[in-house]
Amino acid sequence: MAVTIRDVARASGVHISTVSRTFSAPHLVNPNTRSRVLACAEQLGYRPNRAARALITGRTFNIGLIVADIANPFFPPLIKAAESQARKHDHHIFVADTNEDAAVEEEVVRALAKQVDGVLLVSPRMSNALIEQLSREVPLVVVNRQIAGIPAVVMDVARGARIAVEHLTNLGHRSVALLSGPRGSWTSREIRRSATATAKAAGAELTIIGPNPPTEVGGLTVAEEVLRAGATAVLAYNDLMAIGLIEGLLAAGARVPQDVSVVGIDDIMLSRLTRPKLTTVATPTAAAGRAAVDMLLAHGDDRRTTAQIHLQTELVIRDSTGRGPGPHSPADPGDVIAHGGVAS
Amino acid sequence: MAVTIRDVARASGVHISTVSRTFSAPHLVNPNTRSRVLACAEQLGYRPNRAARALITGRTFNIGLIVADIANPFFPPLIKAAESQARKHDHHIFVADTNEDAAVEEEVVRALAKQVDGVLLVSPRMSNALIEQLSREVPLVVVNRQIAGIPAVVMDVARGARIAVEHLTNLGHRSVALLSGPRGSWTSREIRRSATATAKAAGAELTIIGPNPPTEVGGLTVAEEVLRAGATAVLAYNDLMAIGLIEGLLAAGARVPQDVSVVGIDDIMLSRLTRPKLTTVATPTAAAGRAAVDMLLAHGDDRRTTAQIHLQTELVIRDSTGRGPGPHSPADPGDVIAHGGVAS
DNA sequence: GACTTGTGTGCAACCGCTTGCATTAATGGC
DNA sequence: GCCATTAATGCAAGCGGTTGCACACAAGTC
Repeated sequence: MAVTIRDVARASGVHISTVSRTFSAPHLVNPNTRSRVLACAEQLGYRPNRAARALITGRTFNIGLIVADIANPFFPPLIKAAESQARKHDHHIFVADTNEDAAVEEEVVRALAKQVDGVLLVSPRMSNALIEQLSREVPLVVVNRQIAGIPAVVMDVARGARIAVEHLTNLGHRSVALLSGPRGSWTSREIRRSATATAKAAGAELTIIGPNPPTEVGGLTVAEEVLRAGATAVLAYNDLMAIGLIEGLLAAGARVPQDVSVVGIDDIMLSRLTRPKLTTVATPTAAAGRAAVDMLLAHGDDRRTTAQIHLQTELVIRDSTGRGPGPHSPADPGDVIAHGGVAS
Repeated sequence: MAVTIRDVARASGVHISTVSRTFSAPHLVNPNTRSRVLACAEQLGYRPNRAARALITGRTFNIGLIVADIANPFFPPLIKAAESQARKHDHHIFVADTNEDAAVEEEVVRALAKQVDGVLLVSPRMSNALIEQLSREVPLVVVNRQIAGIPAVVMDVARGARIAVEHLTNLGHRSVALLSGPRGSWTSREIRRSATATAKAAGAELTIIGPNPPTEVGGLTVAEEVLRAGATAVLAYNDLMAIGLIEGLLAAGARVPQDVSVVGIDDIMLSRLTRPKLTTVATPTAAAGRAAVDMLLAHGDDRRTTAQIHLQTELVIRDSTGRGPGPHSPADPGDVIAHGGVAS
């Protein structure tokens, strides 16, 4: 029923190998023949079957993209950028959602391995060891995780967390809470490490609350705990939690930012639209998606790059942070960039 | 390098056809042989190559999912549900983003056709004729579009628009604006048709503004026009536009809902979190994703269903709608369901 | 004991395509 | 005009599986 290379060969009076070459090695076929074949192919609506081709060449022109939660607003811009970049290179992309489950991650990578040229693992929850092993079975690029020898795209959240905490301590906050993210998250560990060091350097107290699910509910449910801890400022693992936390704080009668300042991480679209608008550490999600795809595809040529790309983060100051009880440092850190309104 | 059926055959001392049957027709092979083969397969880490299998069986165990814009918050819950449902049936899913471009839709369907068992076309912008034609080339299920003979999952936005407009006229609004959606959107036409009829029946004036891009900016940029038209209430094609519109109205000095009431459609996650919280018509996005996948897979058995599933919508009244200048109808329509706070 | 009836396995063709090699025709060098 | 190149095409094997058919063997049936 579907039109195959044989139909085209018959129609144009050449051998199937000539048709094949017309598409995959056009310079090997006589221009006249080529145009005749192309005309027939066009007329019959022939399209090479990629799966069949892949069987021989080993190149599928597919990419796997594995994320923890498609519905988490952090991921869609990354997925969109990756898909767009992949299609620019004539690749299609499988998307899988693991529901934050490391076991599902492993299963999906293995299930996809044969039908893709490589897999993008975004914010994986697996162990490093397992990632290393999988990376031997299929080309892998990891986003938001740093493992020696594994190609990666990482956003500099350590710096982001540092600047965020400095912003808070400069505002006079002496007791800061950190809402950590899900267990297994490298990003969460980085944030924690950096925030701890920064708070210590500034002589502020840091209370760590978590791990928490990286969702609105995850933030909402710890509002009481934040208040109980006496924190006047909070850095959340991501914007969704920050927004949930703010909801919880408001519900509990606390004002934001007058009583408690809140900083998120990611700068998802939502964060511009809540009230108060969220101060947050912007991560270059779309750029990460593009870069990861590019690495994966470059990969193919000179097998096994081990390069790691670092992307910068920046603090976006909006309305959810304000003065704390302590002395206020006159100058905010220099790397702060403020902007508001609708994204350009 | 990768382990094939031949490796397993060699290791377990049987012919490859026996290994094949062990996986695809286990009842045909002797239990002893079977367990021996399975043991070898397990030990070697063998996984059948789906692409190779598909070459013969014609079943790929893949599904294509084509959406207009992954970053539009309307789609992620649908994608997530579809992916989850697909994986439940051991299928993987290709996701493609068309950027609202009908030409890209066509191209992607064709490109994907050979590597999938079917395609889910969500909110397509193509012409009916083209969809019908594509549907002859690959099993298709359409979401948010009604075409005779094409299996579909549609949300009852006509009813949603009716109830929304009734809600507004009951509140005393006599001049309502409708922000229509992108050209080519069936949903937008349905909303328009229904809103027009409902406004007419209620003796209210309906000004149609658009078509507009279905984004925040799309709503933001027409705020002036809405005010100029003298409308005291607005129904927007989707929540994103409604939210953008509210931003624009506030920026222009109008109060929401005191001066202008705004209703959205979709009930995306965002809509609970903006200020004012958005009154909107909730569409069952996740259910649509699941249903569409189920239809597509059922499809495979008895070729070519032409069933169409209708999903109900409901009005969620929040804070963006209020009294208009006209007489206020005491009772709100009965099918109104109000809820707020965090989704359960 | 010859005859049917299953059961379990092997054989080989084939799915749609690529590719190394052989073949043929055209080209150029001298 | 002959030989060495080069260009264009055909041939056939094979990618990793599936599947109709043939075959061998064991277990009834009478």
